[in-house]
Amino acid sequence: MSAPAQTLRSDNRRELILESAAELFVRHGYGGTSMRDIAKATGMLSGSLYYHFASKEALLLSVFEEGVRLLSDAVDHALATSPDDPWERLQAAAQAHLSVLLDGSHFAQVVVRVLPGDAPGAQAELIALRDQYEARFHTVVDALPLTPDTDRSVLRLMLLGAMNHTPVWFQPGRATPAQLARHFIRNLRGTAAP
Amino acid sequence: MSAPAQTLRSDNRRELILESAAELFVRHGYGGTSMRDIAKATGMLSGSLYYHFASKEALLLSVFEEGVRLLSDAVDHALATSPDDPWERLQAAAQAHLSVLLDGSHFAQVVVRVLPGDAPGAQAELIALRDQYEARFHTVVDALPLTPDTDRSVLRLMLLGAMNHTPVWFQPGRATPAQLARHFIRNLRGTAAP
DNA sequence: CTATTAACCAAGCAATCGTTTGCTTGGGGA
DNA sequence: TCCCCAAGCAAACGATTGCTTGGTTAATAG
Repeated sequence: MSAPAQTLRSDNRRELILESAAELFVRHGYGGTSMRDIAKATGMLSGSLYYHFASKEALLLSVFEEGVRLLSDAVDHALATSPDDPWERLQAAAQAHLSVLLDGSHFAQVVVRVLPGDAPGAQAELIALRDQYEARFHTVVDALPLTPDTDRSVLRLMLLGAMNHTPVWFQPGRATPAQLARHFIRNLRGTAAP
Repeated sequence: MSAPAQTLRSDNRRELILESAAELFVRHGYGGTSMRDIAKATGMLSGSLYYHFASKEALLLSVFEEGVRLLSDAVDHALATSPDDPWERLQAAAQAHLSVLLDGSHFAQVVVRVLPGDAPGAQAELIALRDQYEARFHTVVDALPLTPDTDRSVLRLMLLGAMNHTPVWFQPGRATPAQLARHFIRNLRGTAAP
């Protein structure tokens, strides 16, 4: 028989490190967070982290991968269960993105907050992960019925920029991520008074 | 008689430090840039920087202030020489913002790239500077003729987020900052095909 | 010519950084 | 019972960090 309990507890420990690191990376940035800070938040000594992760950059990469995974799964699921209307599909994707980004989990915020240039050794991997995720919005925006003079790349990057900026000003008490997604999409379809 | 030449040369030296620091802060982040990096880029030794700036955070604050000053002056001038149409005024402000942000000068990019949380000692001042600048967009967005169900705060934060994200993907060869500003505003007025 | 001062260098401070090492511990399999 | 191995502790490594200090240089003022 296998011993899943033991394996589970070890995974929990590893995940606790990831969560602590994600929260600190979001709050103080990558360069502003030390391995000792992460260790203290996890309740261990700094050297013990290296049993689970080979380096600080490897730890960042794991946090980043978890963030991208959360975002990708949410958007994929939203698109799979979404109707055919192109604008509704974009709104569903935006809502999934904003929900993951703003509802507690710090992993997704690391993807948005930490720029690849902060960790030169992992720069290429970070960029690849981000691009691989954002490709989903490329597809959805391409399906939009737009006036011919509308630049779809600009529209896509505009929406991504607006969404990725929300952690700076979002306050849990006010609008929900879903309401924000509706506002964002409606604003892109047209806000001028008749 | 005074000696303006001497004062000027010293100011040039101080400005050279500021420029080097701004470029490094943008490329590697605040925590990823050391005083020795800045000194080497300026052609001095690290200790010499402290003749001009009291601390690393004071240096960041000066860079930040210069960035806010450049952005504020550009937007103020654009609004002062802009017609009365509210949407055209917003586009003029956006164009000024994007031009300063994307045309070479690294000071403005520091304002967007370095988050207040990166420098805990200067956090309050950085937030105050950013808010003081962004108040201009509050005024211009308030003057917009919008459908009653449009949230003006969301619209403003959406535009700011989209603009502040441009340094991540902007490439000098393609669209100009002015063209981007036109696209952004047009997208906010309505992009759906009839 | 002397005195002053702005501007910088050379060297080093204590503290902290990411990382490595050798050792302990507790629980499961043979 | 013996052993093993995951998991982490305790301590330290050299390097780098932000910053300080005392002296040097070049130019200006009187």
